[in-house]
Amino acid sequence: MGVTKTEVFSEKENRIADLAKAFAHPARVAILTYLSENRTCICGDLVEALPLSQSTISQHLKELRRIGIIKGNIEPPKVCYCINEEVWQEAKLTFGLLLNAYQGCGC
Amino acid sequence: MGVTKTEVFSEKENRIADLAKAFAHPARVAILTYLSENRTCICGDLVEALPLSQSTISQHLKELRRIGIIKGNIEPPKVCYCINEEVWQEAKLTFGLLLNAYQGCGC
DNA sequence: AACTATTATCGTAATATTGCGTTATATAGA
DNA sequence: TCTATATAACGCAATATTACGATAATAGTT
Repeated sequence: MGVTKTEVFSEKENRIADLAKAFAHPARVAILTYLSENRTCICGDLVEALPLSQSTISQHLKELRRIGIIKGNIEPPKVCYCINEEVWQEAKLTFGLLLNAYQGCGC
Repeated sequence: MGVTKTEVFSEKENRIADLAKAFAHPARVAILTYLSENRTCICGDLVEALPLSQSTISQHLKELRRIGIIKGNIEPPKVCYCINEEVWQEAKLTFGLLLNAYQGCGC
């Protein structure tokens, strides 16, 4: 069907999946890396920095905003994107807990 | 187009995206959580544990194997899936580095 | 008001993903 | 060999994603 059965999974599982989705495309990895490395949250030059069209990048930004991991400050005529610290922390905590839960197996 | 332009991104960016993809669907989160919590790598009962059909789960397992984060040991007539420790560590390291690179912004 | 720069949205096309029923395959044990 | 069980593979349908050009929207500037 192509439609994820979100209702049969827990809130937590769905949230983890969403947070992971932020990093599940190389363009978004590049965007997030760029934003995290440029503390001044320089922005629209993402279009110059990445080998994708402006409209494609805009869509990735929209998805990242939906997830909440970035936010955009309007500074006409530009929009300055930067990492949303709270959600970034949430991701750090979430993946930390998830990945540290595993303590090896007895195979 | 629906076709990710992987060639324009770095190896690293693509790998991160792939690792994230392992967690970017609630069913896969559930599978990985199950496997990481059950150290004995009990297996086929994933079908019982999850509200999805056997064939659907098998496909998610296939994707997880492609990424490398799980591996299957054949113990006829079962196949025993468990976390691939090396790749799990790789994920831990990768997301750790990525998420810790950000030190706040000056917005 | 017209112009400019920047970003968002729309429409479209191609491909990927998700899910499931069905079928095939493999193996242990009777 | 036959049977039951377990997993994989196939094929289909529906939806989602990715990408881009074109167009619109926004907000300063002149």
